[in-house]
Amino acid sequence: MKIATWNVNSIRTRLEQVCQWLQANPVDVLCLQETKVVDELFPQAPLTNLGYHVYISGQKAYNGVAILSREPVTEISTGFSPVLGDVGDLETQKRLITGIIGPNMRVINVYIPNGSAMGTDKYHYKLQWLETLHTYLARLQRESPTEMIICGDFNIAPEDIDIHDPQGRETHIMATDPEREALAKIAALGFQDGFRKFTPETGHYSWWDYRTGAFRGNRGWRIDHHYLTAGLYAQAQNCVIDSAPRKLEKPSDHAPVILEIGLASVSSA
Amino acid sequence: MKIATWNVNSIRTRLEQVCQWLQANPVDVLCLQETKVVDELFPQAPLTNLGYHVYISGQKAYNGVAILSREPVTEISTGFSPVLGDVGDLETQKRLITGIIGPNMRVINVYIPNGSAMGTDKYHYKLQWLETLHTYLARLQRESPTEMIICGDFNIAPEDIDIHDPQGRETHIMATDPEREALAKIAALGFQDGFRKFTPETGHYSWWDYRTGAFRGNRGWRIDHHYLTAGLYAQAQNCVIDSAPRKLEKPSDHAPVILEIGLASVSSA
DNA sequence: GGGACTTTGG
DNA sequence: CCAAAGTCCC
Repeated sequence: MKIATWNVNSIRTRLEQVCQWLQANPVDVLCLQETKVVDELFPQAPLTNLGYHVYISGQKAYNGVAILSREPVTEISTGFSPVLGDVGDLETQKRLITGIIGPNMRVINVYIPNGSAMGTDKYHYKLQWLETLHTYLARLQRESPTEMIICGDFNIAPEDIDIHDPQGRETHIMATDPEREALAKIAALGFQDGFRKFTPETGHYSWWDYRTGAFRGNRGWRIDHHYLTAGLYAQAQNCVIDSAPRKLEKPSDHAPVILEIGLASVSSA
Repeated sequence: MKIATWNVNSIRTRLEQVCQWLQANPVDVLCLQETKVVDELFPQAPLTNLGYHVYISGQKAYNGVAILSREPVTEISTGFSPVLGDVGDLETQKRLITGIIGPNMRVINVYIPNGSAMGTDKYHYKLQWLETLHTYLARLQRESPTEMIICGDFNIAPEDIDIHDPQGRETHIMATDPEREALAKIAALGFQDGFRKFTPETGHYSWWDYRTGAFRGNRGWRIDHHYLTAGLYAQAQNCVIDSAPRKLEKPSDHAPVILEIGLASVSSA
């Protein structure tokens, strides 16, 4: 089965591109980030017409995540609070949606905060959010052990090879040591980067700044990931970034990333 | 020769539609209103590439007029002041551009103020602008008698048959008696409505509100006109409103209006 | 309803 | 460079 992740930078603006991409790439699951729309205004019909169940957690103007799935998703929940209880202002931004696909696979779709710049309030919010995600995942693993896949826009380049130019990365958002350490701590719970199972070299990116022709020059960052528990990682068949949508008129600044797992279908898992 | 007028509601947003329209309708002259852009940012090249000389008078965000002409236009001037001297704040809004085409035809392209609503400051500004236009035209006629064509967005429906529903027109902007009287006073200088030479009946409009499906129901207003001096009026061959562009995606709220004069070409006039 | 503007966020 | 919000104008 194929599970994709794509930060679409507004589902309403990108709806046609998403529909056309799904017709050309009929993945089993597509996790969306930055839908930027309240649930009442999310354009569900065009996606259900393509054969997808639609699960959403959105807000006005910012953030917002969604899971599209050919098979129904069970035990859908949003945010940290269903597992952790009150998490204060971490719950006002819609950045996490999760559910169970098939008998034994939890998909967790995240839009990790950007963080703006080192030392800012947003930076500390990002680190706090990552620490809370760690606690959330540890609790989930303890309470209901299943295979898990965390996918989405992490806003973190895990290694220097994930950046076109790692010069000055120590102070650059998405590549500072505290961010990488927070991600490594999450991975230490038992998650591995699906893309790096197949592709060791640099030059593969999932996000290119809109400015200064970054895409044209392939000056990008690999910040959209699939992190897999051991059982799923072992079954992963391949993982590719599809940069074709980034070449269209009015593209998202992110490209979709598709992971294939060696399961004939969800129900046969 | 064909002379068209079109309020494009932003030339930058409508550039592709204007270019495609000109390729399908290679008029000799196209007068544009509501270009909404300062002269430095006006997209001239695509229009010169189509064979037009481009003459512009624009400002940021609001108003702005332009003349496109296959033949060079001479004696280009903008605003009232070249004829009337200081007119105070009537000159800050870019609403008039004029020039001579061929040996003896002055084209005056106007974007008459909308006026907002009766009794407002904008309403009085509109009436003052119309009175000034009257003075301007009278002076022009006295100083250099040529045939003239005034075309553009007048923001006035001259008669009840120019409104889909004239109920309550006495208090509705674009149809109040003071506006019509100001226009009639201008016409009394010796101008006639080109469209009405050929089409006496109601149901023909050049503007439809974006809201409430006005175009779908043909609930429109005829407010874009060609006013011609007697010699040109006598030679007018036909005058039509092309509602096709109003049906496109992201249209202007106005349709172009094309007047044909029985001159083989400008230079043979 | 649509466009341009400014601010906020990326 | 883009997207959305809020404001003005038509």
